[in-house]
Amino acid sequence: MATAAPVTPVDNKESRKRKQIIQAALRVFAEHGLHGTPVPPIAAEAGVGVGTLYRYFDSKETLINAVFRDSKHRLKERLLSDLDLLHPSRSLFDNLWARLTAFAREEPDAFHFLEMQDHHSYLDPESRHQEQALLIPLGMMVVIGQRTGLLNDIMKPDLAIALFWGAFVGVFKAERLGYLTLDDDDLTRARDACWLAIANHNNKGTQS
Amino acid sequence: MATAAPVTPVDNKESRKRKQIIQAALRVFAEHGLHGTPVPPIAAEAGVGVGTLYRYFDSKETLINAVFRDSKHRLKERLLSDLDLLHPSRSLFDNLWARLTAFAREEPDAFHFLEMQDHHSYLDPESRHQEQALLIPLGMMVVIGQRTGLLNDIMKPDLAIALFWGAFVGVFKAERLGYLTLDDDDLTRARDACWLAIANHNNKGTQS
DNA sequence: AGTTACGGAATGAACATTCATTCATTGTCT
DNA sequence: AGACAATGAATGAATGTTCATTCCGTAACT
Repeated sequence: MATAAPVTPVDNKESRKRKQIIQAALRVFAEHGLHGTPVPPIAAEAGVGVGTLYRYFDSKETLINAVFRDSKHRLKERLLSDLDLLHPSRSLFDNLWARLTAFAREEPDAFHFLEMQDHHSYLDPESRHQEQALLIPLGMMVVIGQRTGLLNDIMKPDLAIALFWGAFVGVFKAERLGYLTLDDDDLTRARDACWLAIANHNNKGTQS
Repeated sequence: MATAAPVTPVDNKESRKRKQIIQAALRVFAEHGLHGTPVPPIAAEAGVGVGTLYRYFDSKETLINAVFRDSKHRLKERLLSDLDLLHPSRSLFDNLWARLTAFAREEPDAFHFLEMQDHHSYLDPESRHQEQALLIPLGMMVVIGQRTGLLNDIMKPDLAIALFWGAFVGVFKAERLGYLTLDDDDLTRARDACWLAIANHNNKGTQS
């Protein structure tokens, strides 16, 4: 028997309809905001009746938490799965950046939704806990990176993460709001600029 | 009677009450979000009746735009007034950073409000225009900085601004959400890290 | 037939906005 | 000056609308 996953992977009709509703809700939330979207349009987008939606979710708040957890989970999977965070390197950083951009590009609604501020008052403890599940491994990676001399240690790890994450979000937000268009080269350059901000520049032992 | 009309600051009773309502609205919006706050609590916070509020603002949307413009205006004043953007330098960058942190620290509600995403669907053309009034001078500064070899020119100006702005916002957002506490040293270090991201690290260039 | 899922009109709560009225200030008349 | 009228700012209960949620008739299964 494999190690028990926290959520049993059910693929019955019921859970498929749940997913269907969650994904529809994500689309509508991303477009109109949380308070801005009534429940009926969500049901319509999902192709179900309002009553049906309420069969699957107790309330709008429950639905919001489900959408949040689903998006956060997918982000975490995409970022961290099969990744050896314990041995930071420049290529690990590039890898993380590539995964982040892939997420922002392929699941723009989820990316946008996660960055919305107004869901914070809705989140239940479980959802808040999931927030940590992503941050803690990244924090560990930064600590190790600083200890090994890869990253500069002038900033405390949480600060370095906030700075980097903010920069990344800022770039995509600017694109979404139309202040900017991003091609692949732009993203590579932004990546390198971010690296400059957090890397250790007096490399021990190497000299150019 | 020759009344020397003070052109800029209108300081009659009416405009003072407008300001009073705008500031109260900013406080409540910053705490509960835009859709999350009914109009009556805003009136209560301002110490006026609901009807009075509607004497000064046609609608909630009008009020939101007024709050936005007021906050944006104050940010712009604080950032750009008496600043020679046409001659970028490291000390100009430090100066800008200091002004930004002062704004985030002294007017946290305004800073937070401006970063909320959900007002974007409310903003009228005039408010959107004001957005540009801040971005364009900054963009010009970056262009000059790149031409003079102070800043690296691998990123296009808009991208550099988005990256820097995002990093700054990310740091303060992390603090507001409790992921972080920031003392003055932290902010200085964050500033230096941001500088590394956008500065030109080759030898000083000359004009082309 | 019995059970479960579905849908969308119906319900009531919360909201933005209005409006009939009160209140305060200023001007006018004696 | 004092009494009175006129103006318009201020108010919050009343209004119509929008929303989250419920409920019940119908359809689809077993």
